Amino acid sequence: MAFVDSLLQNCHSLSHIKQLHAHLTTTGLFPFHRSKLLDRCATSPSLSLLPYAAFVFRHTPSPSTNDYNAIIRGLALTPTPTRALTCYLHMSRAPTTTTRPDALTCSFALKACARALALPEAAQIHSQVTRFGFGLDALLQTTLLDVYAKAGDLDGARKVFEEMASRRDIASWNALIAGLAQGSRPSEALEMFKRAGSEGLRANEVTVLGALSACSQLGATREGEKIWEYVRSEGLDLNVQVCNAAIDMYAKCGFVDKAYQIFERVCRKSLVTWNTMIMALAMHGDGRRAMELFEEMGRFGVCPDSVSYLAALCACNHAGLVDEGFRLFNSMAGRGVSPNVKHYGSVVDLLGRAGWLEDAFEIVRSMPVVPDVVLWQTLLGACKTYGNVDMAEQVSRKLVEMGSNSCGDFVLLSNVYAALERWDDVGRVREAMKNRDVKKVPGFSYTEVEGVVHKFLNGDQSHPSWREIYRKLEEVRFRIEAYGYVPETNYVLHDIGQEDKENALCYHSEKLAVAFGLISISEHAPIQVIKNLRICGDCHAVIKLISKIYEREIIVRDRARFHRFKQGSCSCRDYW
DNA sequence: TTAGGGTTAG
Repeated sequence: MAFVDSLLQNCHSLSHIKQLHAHLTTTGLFPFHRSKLLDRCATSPSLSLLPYAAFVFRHTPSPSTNDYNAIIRGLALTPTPTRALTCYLHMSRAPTTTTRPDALTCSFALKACARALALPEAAQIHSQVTRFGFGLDALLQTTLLDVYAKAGDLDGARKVFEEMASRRDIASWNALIAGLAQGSRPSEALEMFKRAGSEGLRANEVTVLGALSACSQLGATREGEKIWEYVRSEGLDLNVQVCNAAIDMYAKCGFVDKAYQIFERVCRKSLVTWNTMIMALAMHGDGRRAMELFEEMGRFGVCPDSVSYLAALCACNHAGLVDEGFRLFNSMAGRGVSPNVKHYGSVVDLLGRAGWLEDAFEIVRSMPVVPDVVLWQTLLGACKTYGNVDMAEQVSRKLVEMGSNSCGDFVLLSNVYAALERWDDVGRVREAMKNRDVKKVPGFSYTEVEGVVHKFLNGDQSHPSWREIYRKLEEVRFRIEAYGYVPETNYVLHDIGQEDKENALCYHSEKLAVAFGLISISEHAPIQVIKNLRICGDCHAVIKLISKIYEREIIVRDRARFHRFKQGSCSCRDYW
């Protein structure tokens, strides 16, 4: 038996497998080893042996549970994981004494659901799991939790987790923490991480990965640092993935130098290590160093992938390295990486921002990939910056055709008209907004004060100190007006104010967060803010003035990059 | 014989 197992492990090609299969058949041993052979083929690294497994399976008169398991497991790994579910369905519909789903079958089928994001199917298997009596299987429950989280039902995941009660172990916690972090509920992820600690669980590398990722998203510097200290004390920094997450965390919390220190110390840098660091430099506007690193990775024998190119393009974008970025983009295909919609989006942004609108549009027209909504929105943004009405109208029509119904698109078009004082057209756009049910992505900002993350929405009055915050903003306004500040009303629709007070310029979430920082963070410490959208022009102008008048360093991370305001100017040099 | 949790992205 052991001999056959070791032979199987050493089969790396179809001819090896066929030889072994023939040998087992002639010696009459095949029925005893069939499932193992199927499993080996079905889960072969490149999946090149899966068709052979499927062929053998089809010619098996009455396949056993283990035979099914091997096939379902293999199919779940393919680009079309729903085929695993078809197979599972076939099996569970006609159960016999030798062929009935066991806990492993369910586990593999659930994996397929996770990869296919098939929530209803997962729920169905969940009820079968209970019916089959596997409700107490901790491994299977963790798989279930994980599927719910990955397929987008985080409440379902939490429910499974709570029901597991005493059977939870570190993997169950990890699945939930990672699920929450990846599902854009980073505060909850951090809460669970802390709860795990208070319940005496010892975090391992997977736990800290999820927690670090949550800190990155929240800009939770203090919590992130605590986790990094823990990582070092436990020797978890030998794990490259943990280091990558820490690099990302420090960079996204504003400490790019600290991120670089960790990067330098990672002995076996992976592709992701390089990509994360290049993206970190890009976010901080250090295009030169990002490009140097991009060149350097090649010399270290690491071949740039599509994410590396995206990071490098992004770096050129934020640093205004237009020629360099365009050259890089044009060199991609020749180096074996074909640009995807994100690369096109990035280069359109690069050209558009620099004012090369026609060239940007030409790229969109001729690109072999279907442009998505984000790409058109990027172009519309450039039209607004350079006041190109004709192109803005064309692009807006495109967006409407694509079913985009976002408030931002209408506002941009309206601003193009407003800049040219075409008030009739402004009114027309506003009318169109009223007639449609336009969707607004709510803007919010985070700021961490003494280890506590505070969240503000636009026009928010739910914070315990909101009255003080608003008073502070009034004071700010008074002081900056003395410096000649005039609100950039260009960024809002003119008299939408009546019905839409909360969106008024002066109470944008980043302003609230900065004002809160002014009243609650000691005088010489910098104020750090994280915003989910791009910072608006008015906020940018106001925060520059605050940094001068109040002699404060203010660091704002917006959706795309960092803005470091100091003595009246910003690290982005007003190019963003 | 084979199970569960994992970092980067306009």
